[in-house]
Amino acid sequence: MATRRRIGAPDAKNRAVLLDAAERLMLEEGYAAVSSRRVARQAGLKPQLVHYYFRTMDELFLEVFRRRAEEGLREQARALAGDRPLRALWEFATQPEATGLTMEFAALANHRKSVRDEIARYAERFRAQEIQALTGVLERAGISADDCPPAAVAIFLTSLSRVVVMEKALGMSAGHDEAFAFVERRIHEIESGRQSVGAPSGRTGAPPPASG
Amino acid sequence: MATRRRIGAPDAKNRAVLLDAAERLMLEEGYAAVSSRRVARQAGLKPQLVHYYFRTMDELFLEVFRRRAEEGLREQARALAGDRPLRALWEFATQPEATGLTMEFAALANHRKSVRDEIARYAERFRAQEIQALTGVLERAGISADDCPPAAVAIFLTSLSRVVVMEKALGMSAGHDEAFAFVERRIHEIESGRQSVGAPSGRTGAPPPASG
DNA sequence: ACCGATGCTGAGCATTTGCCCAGCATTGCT
DNA sequence: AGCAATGCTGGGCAAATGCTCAGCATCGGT
Repeated sequence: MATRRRIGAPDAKNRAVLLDAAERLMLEEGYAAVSSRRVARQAGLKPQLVHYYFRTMDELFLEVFRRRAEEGLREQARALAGDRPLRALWEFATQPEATGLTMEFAALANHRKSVRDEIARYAERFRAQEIQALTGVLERAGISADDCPPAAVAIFLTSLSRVVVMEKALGMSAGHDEAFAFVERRIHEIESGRQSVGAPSGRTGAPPPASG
Repeated sequence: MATRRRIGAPDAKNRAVLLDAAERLMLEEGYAAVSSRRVARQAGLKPQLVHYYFRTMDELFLEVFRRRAEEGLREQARALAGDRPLRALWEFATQPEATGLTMEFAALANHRKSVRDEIARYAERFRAQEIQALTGVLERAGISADDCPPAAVAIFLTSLSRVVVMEKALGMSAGHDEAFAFVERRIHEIESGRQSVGAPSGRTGAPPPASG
């Protein structure tokens, strides 16, 4: 019962073309620009094809999201498995395209329950991966999880990159370089063996930490 | 010339009612829910009134934004003028309602140029205020601007709060408490006189800082 | 008593949207 | 040769949208 309508096969070529078109539209003009007609035009196909491959627009959005998310999870896992997980994670998080899309979906989630749930599910998987890797990294660097919980670090990294991407889209740039430099210095310190979470190496005239 | 259409006075009561309605809609259902009909229904007024007070929907959005932004600038200035500017700034930044609205506008900005420009202008004013205050705070705390630029701190604070608000809206919570605790500890350290940017006060069994 | 400004509204138009249906071609299987 | 599955499309409908216009009511000032 449910719906009798015939739906196209998941591996059909034009289905992927439509997904690509939707994704590009979303990035360049925001999710509100993603209508069946606009997507079709962008893809160079007829509008009905959208409904042939996707029961509803919600399903289109979900499919665009899932494709990226699955790929992202794999990519992140690969990054975290390397020998400089922190830096790799940072580079992964600062990809402007992926981050831009994520922000767009987050906004979409505000009024599409199905999208909200799916995003939340994947976001938790991403975060779990990060936390697991960060736990090891910080431990190895001798940083106590009490003082500096891996979960907090994960959130810092992703939030910084997200907001900077957002601000760049607005045409802003003030402070971006400074913030990035700060983070990158800290990453370098941690991964090159020098312990210290946020404390600058040179303390501006203050005596060096009484070590030993 | 331009437009002959008669527009209602800026101080008319129902104009404010419409702005309130639009704002509430935006927060609760996302900007896509803000149409002239929906706003009117939410306000308990007729749809044409929206067009009577606002030439275009863009203008409605801009007006909603400006109202909040102006009020926000004043509020932030007040907060930064107190004797615990850092903490006050943090509390200001973590107001969920205001932050939620900001995120929504940021998404809107993606396909409404007029909104984008206005947001950018105000965002820069906010940031300038923050940087100015933070410069003093960090200086007084003996933290070098080279190691830890005020602009970077400003971005950290706002980005964290923004993303946490966003995630909360998705129903997520993992790591939020840890991240907040981390920030709040650092704020406390700085404003209670104990210098140190990111280094945990208790270094995991290390002796307290040699004061004196 | 008059007039202009102001608040408001009924009616409507052109456009866009999501989605559906019936049906045509082609392809691959038997 | 026959048949089912699959890709695709012309045509369409009901709903929502932004925005306009002409006009009615009220009210403060003169």
